[in-house]
Amino acid sequence: MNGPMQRRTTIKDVAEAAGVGVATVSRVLSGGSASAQTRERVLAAAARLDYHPSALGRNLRRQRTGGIGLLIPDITDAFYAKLTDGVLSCARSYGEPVTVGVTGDDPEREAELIGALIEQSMDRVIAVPSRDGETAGETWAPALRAGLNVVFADRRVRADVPSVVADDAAGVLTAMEYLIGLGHRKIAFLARHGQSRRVAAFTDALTSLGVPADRGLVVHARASRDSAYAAVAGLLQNRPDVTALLAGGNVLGEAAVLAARELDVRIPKDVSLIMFDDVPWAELCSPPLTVVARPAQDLGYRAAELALRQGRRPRTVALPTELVVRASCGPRSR
Amino acid sequence: MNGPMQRRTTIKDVAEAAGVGVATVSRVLSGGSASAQTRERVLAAAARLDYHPSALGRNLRRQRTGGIGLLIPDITDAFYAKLTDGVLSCARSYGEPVTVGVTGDDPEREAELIGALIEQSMDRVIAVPSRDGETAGETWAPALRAGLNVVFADRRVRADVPSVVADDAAGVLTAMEYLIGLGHRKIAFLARHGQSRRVAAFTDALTSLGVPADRGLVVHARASRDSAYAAVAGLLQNRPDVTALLAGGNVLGEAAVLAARELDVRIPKDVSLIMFDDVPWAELCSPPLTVVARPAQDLGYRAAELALRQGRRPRTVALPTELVVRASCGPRSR
DNA sequence: AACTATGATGGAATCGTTTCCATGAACGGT
DNA sequence: ACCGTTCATGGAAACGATTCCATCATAGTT
Repeated sequence: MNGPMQRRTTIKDVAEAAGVGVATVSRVLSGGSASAQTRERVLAAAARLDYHPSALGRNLRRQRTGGIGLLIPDITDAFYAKLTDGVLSCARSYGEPVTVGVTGDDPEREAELIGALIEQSMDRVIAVPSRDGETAGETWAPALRAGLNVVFADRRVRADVPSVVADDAAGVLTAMEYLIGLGHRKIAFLARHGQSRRVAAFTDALTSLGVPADRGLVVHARASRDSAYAAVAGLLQNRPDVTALLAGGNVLGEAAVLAARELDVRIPKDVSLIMFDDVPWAELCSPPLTVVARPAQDLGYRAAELALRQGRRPRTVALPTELVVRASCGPRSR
Repeated sequence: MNGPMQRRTTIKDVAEAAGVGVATVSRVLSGGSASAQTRERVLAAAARLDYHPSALGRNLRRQRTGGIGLLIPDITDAFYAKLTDGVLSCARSYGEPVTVGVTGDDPEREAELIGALIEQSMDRVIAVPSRDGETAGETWAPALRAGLNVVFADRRVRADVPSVVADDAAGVLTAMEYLIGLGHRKIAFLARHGQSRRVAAFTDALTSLGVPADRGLVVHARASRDSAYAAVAGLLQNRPDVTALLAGGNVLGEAAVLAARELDVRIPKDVSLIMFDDVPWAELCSPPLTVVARPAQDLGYRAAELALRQGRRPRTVALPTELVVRASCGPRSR
């Protein structure tokens, strides 16, 4: 019904119109050598016919799809949205399209998506691998075998894959210094499953600062809002002795604020709260939240850079975090 | 250094291994007819060689790239992030990859991205077109000419393109009914540039409810946080007579809360505030914000459905909004 | 028993591009 | 004037899949 669907104009049409061979057209269009006269004729013909080269043909010949695959746990999470923004902005400056997939932190879905990427002959992937490494070996083996250029972001789960991460340990340490300086001793850490590295940093920081670590004060939750809320509420009810909380992500932090409000625990009067990730609402919250800011956008940008630059060797870069002090922490009161 | 980069296994390898022709392999793998015996042999060979068909080859032959292009103004905006999530979730159930681009609400960047999509031979696009239509004609003409299957989301700027939008007018009307019921008369609307449809709905709602519309009470801002803040602050300082605000998006709402706090205007005591879009932080805010919730995720899902179903005709679907009353509105006090 | 209908099968063309290679012209040096 | 070098140029071969078409065998019909 759409009228005679016109055939796409191909390089052959241009060659014919310009009276040259297809090879010459290809050369001119991709900056090869040609006489000024032919170059002009070809360019004119291409413009006249509104010719756009087909990425399909090119990629098939070149044996690679340009473009970047991006795998993240949850696009709805402000942190990953920002990271995605960083990747997109870098990719744009290289003119590379980005294909996004959400894994939901599920290794199985992750594996599926990797398969799809390979099928698409994508040759560059940036991923926030699901969990902290337990299954990463097998999950990512096919991708590496297929010759994909993989860069991990936010988490580092294999030594042989370059990674761009935030310096979580330093962030945790600063936060602990701050809380301990305020007199807190019973500090709990709300962790997402798989944040083993951060948990380790937490206990290390505490012991290095002379505070005995209490294993019961590390509680785990899945990435969902429900799970986070349940974990926080449980902690708050079971351990009235905790006076400070470190939330390992903005979803956890959100849950903490909500649960505290529900249980009539006041922040910062009853418990102090520090949250990972500086999201817009941290400032709008009541009280405004003190946060460990990670450079989400930069993380994505640098990862994309690493993926796009080809002459790089497996190196992992760690970006600094920053403690943004607002009003959710106070001196110990009980 | 990576060892001898193994050549990808092709359909030819499988054919050879199974002792059949390539045509047969293709047929078996795409569900065509074949004898049980050959089918088994081919499948076994494919599995043994770990064969994955190349999307490149297939697409070139089929003259189309599967997959969906998604163009949104800003992935960092919680509303668009959710919409994106909806698109991804629908696409996943069809096994289609999604390529995301951000336009920044800039028609020029939009046009660039459309060009890239065409070059990729994408045949399905979901887009939140930049602005409200002024330039949409020319911007989208090449895409339609190239035979792309375009679906607009969130905004409807061309009658010949199916669109999935929220019923903004109804949302605005309900909000106005609520505010006027609380006694407010001087109500301002903070609009993003290009929300002409919503502005019209705003004035219509006011007049239909018997309140004279004041053109000075509609202020415009660009999509950025800075611009939004400036617009709100200006309004609050110039028009101390306004007693209620309707913010046309979550970025505007954020700016409103921030500016009000800065200028010592208390919500809801001094001015009432209703914001478009129910974002997680609306509940965490102080006070919790009353919002016009649009079904962001559904919008994306339905748009993707429309784009993927082929036997559809240009129709636009409008999804209902919901007024979620929290604590940011009170009776008129001055 | 001959002939047709049916179904499985493989060869080859095709999609649009890049790139290798051969060809021929122009040019400069001896 | 001859030869070697350089350079522009076009033909043709990939790349990996799908699909048309011809071929052949087998089963079914008269």
